[in-house]
Amino acid sequence: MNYWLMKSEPDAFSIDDLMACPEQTEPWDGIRNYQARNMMRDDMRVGDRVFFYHSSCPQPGVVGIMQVASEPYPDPTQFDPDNKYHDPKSSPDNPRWQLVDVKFESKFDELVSLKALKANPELADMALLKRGNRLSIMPVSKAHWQVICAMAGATA
DNA sequence: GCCAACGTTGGC
DNA sequence: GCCAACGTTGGC
Repeated sequence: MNYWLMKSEPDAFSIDDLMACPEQTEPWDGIRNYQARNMMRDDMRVGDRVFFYHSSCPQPGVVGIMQVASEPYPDPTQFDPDNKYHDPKSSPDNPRWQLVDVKFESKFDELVSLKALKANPELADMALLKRGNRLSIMPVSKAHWQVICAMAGATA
């Protein structure tokens, strides 16, 4: 089992939106970065656990936990000309972008803020905190996973 | 709104 | 294959 972190701007899609979804499951669409795609396509397994991270907002940080809920499959938004994630260079015969579904697991009582993450020496080498990191999906080590769960007062 | 960092594009 | 220009991300 692997651990991950996935970012979303809460204005677009927040953990509360995920909780409100039917079955609390949602396709994680709109990823248009090859590294992030490759991780969803090649490395994620159903049941993997994922930190939900709110980015580009007043309080960036980890807000809860979800799980990978499907095998990878083509992101349908890439084929829809009216969708903001439409990719004219992709086609159903040769899809460029893949996604997985995610499923809500838990929401932290209080978010673990980016500031708190940066202040914890045990997380110093975490990819999320590396200078200039812009990846929206990244792996999390088991050790870091447990540290962050402890910071949230949640069971790892 | 600013700016640093970084990915992508496209001409050559 | 190089590299300048451009667009996007994301914290502040």
